[in-house]
Amino acid sequence: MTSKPLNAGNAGNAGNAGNAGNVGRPVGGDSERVRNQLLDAARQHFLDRDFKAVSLRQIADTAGVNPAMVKYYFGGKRGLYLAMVDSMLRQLEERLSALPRGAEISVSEFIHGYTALLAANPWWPNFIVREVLFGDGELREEVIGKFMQHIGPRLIGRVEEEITLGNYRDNLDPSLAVISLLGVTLFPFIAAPIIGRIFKRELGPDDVNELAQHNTALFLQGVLAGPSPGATS
Amino acid sequence: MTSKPLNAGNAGNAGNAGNAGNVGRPVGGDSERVRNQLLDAARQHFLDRDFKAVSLRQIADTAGVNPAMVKYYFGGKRGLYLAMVDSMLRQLEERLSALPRGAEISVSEFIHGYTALLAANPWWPNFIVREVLFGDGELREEVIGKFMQHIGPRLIGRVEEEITLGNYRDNLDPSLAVISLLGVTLFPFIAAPIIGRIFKRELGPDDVNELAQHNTALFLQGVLAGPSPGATS
DNA sequence: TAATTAATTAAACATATAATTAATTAAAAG
DNA sequence: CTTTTAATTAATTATATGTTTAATTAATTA
Repeated sequence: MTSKPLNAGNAGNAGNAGNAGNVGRPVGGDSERVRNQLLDAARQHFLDRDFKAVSLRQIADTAGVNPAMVKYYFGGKRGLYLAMVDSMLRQLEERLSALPRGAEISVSEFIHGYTALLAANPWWPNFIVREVLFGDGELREEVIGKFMQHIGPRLIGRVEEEITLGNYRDNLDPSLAVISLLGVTLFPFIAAPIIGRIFKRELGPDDVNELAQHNTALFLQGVLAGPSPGATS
Repeated sequence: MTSKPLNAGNAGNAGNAGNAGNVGRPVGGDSERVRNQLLDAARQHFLDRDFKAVSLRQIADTAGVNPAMVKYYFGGKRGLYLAMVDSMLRQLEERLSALPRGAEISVSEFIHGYTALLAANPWWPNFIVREVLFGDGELREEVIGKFMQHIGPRLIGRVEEEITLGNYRDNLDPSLAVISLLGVTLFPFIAAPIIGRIFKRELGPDDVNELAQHNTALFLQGVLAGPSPGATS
């Protein structure tokens, strides 16, 4: 510990947030509120920018608290991030378990449910794609585990069942079918930022139903004209 | 220009790359080679990590040159990145224009072509997704413009044509159909890192044909069993 | 009421990074 | 052959960031 001063003399305004100057324990102290403000701010920033692209100071600014509170409440930037991820995943799990499921629901209901869920939580595909594709590896594992262990196999089982029942072609590969199903369901939201630009189509909240209907029809009937059974028109 | 020294006295080893010590213009000077080495190294790093997550030192290390060469040849980190993006896009445009096209090719050929292209350049979907979803905005515009102005409308036109010809259902929404087509085609590669984990399926180079065939069949016929015209089995 | 603990800010610290500059050597031009 | 230009490295600069600490004030406890 030689402790030679390197950059002494700067300091000053490094993101004067919220109650600047009010040093010391605040009067109507609600520590839970500060914690949640930090979580909210973290959500806002992390959901559309990379972990490294977001600075503690930015989060603290948005939350209106001092950057040191991140250490105080979450141990550091990483801790805050993990806490945020956790709260997100728990929220999503709630929504997921509220969706209709079981053997009796139709693919249409399934697609409609997930499409509506995605439309209501547009952060989800973005976040998952970012975590899974560009994550450091640790969070990646966690996210994959928490999400896909349940959803993936359940979907595959469902498709296998339909094949056994004779409802789906028996030359259908169940896992590829599920990948396709996820593709048509997720991709519009993954690509949302550019869809409007390219396709002159916004996919706003009103179009969600139309999208779900389209996906259902495509998945079930494909695009071919002719004597396809069960036309929706 | 007060020029007060802040952190004088460190220096030392900050990524001693390649020909360390060899100061001055090298003897068999091939400046084009250095330029390309930098581009290659940039590609390697930027294609699987974020812009901010990659440091100039890392790139210079991989390239085996001094970090200052980045400034010399490309003006800075950003310049190198843009040059790399440009070379990538030009390479991809070549491959794209080499694909079969025109009025006479089938959807099957189309899907097979793009799937093979993606399989041969797995960096493409990753890169595009990252740029488009999480980019700063400037590169985003450029990428969208360069890619999608051509591909998107062309695909939509194709689908409209097929509807007019009576080959596709006339209740089909062309832009949604193209979004779906892109979804089934791109998503497996976007999700490649997790597909093996969840679906016990690797999507290696051998499975590409199978995937393309599956996508073609799904897009055309859907999954339903029964009297579907033109079964592939 | 006195002592301790909780919550908060401002400031300092350490480190990493992109950018720049100065020195240095080879090649090219005159 | 001399001068200028090109290419390269080492060192410096400036800045941004996550973390830590010290001071400060309110709440809690003894």
